[in-house]
Amino acid sequence: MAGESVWLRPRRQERQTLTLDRIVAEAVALLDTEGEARLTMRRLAERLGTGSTTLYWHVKTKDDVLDLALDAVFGEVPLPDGPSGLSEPGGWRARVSELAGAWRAAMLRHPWSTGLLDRPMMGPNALSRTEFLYATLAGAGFTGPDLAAAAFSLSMYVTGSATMQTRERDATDAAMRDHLRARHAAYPTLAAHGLDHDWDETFARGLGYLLDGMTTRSGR
Amino acid sequence: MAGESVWLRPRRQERQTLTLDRIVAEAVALLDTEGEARLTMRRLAERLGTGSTTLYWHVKTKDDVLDLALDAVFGEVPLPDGPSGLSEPGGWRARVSELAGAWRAAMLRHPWSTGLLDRPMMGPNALSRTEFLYATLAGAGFTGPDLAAAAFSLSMYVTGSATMQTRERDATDAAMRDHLRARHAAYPTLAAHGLDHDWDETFARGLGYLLDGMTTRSGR
DNA sequence: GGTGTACCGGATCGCCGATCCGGTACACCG
DNA sequence: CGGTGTACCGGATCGGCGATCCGGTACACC
Repeated sequence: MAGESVWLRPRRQERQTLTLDRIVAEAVALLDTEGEARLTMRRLAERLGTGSTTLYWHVKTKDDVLDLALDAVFGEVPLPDGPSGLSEPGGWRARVSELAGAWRAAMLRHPWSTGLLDRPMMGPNALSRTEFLYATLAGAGFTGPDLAAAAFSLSMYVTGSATMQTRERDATDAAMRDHLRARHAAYPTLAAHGLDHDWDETFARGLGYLLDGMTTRSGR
Repeated sequence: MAGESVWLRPRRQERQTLTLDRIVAEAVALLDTEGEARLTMRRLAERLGTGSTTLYWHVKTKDDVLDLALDAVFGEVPLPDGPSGLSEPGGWRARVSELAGAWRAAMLRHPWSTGLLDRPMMGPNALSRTEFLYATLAGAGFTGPDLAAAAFSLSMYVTGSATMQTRERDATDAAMRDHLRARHAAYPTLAAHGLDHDWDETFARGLGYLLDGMTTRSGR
């Protein structure tokens, strides 16, 4: 675009230093619009108006960028009020459900996040959500092995659910349905019942199973 | 580029020494010993005593290799006996537990598999295990939304659990524990209770929660 | 005016996935 | 037995990648 005049162009931000936060934010935006495969250090640098090598001043490897981007997603998950209060009995269930729902929603907003789940979730945002979960469940009466099992079950459920839903959306639905229907002899039950269901409802119902089972053991 | 996956394409005739099965088996071995990052078409070809370009006769892209390798892992999961029989009430619970345990074990034997979970699990081995799950749950009395929720909950639980355990093992335990303990002020409950637990027991206990909650709804 | 330090980027290295295109072995037909 | 098609193989190559080397530049502070 040579014809563009200076006056119509936003003035180039002088002295706008490249910060880690800007890099991460742009990485998230790039992942959102183009997906994980298209995230390269060169492309990311280009979007930031800089050279690719410059990024390595702020970051050691590309994996750092991915780790930070993943934790940024977790940062979008609001923490419910009253984390560990013993307010009314059963209040823990509402708070846990709220966290699980918000957590799932954040991951679905950034589908690439499910592909990054194999790697330690040790960022501050991930840890503080996990801490909230532990604290809430501990306040509900879970202790020892029950506490660990309850917390992990919920995490597994949320992340596993987001992964499955994302995956299904990626598979071009039509092709998959045709494929399944064409093999309904080999997979009769699956072909008959596995295709049409509402993800939101399935998630909520399964979460209900899990929480029901946990309630029996919690005592409160 | 996206549309069709390996499963939808007719399998190419193979008669010579290099077969698709050999490629997949070698890919699994390579992934087991060196991890996903080290799986390269060149390296894989070298292990097979051939040139890298030859692989592309049997396979369209590298993703095909990964899809096939993942399905090979699922093929290691034995199907419990009597998939859909209505034998004794509650028998479905034992069969579902058995499948879940074997499924988890297979994924833990091949830790790289958890990193491939974001992609359609449409291979024959994955589908037949899912079919078994659906059939068993349908035989237990689940229908409609309850069937979908029960089946998905269990899948999410198994895959999510394998992912979390694998991830934790990758993170050099010592570093992670130090990191958490150093921040016990920010994450008190997590630092106090989140470190020491037996994965097998945590898995079994959480699965118990889920199955308990499901039992209430199943009627049998 | 000098100097240290925080930041930037052109050039380059080794490796990757993928493709082009010319080969080779062998079944099958005349 | 000789020809021919088809299934299979791989050297050379292309564009792109993550990462590093090392020489620059702007600015705070003395």
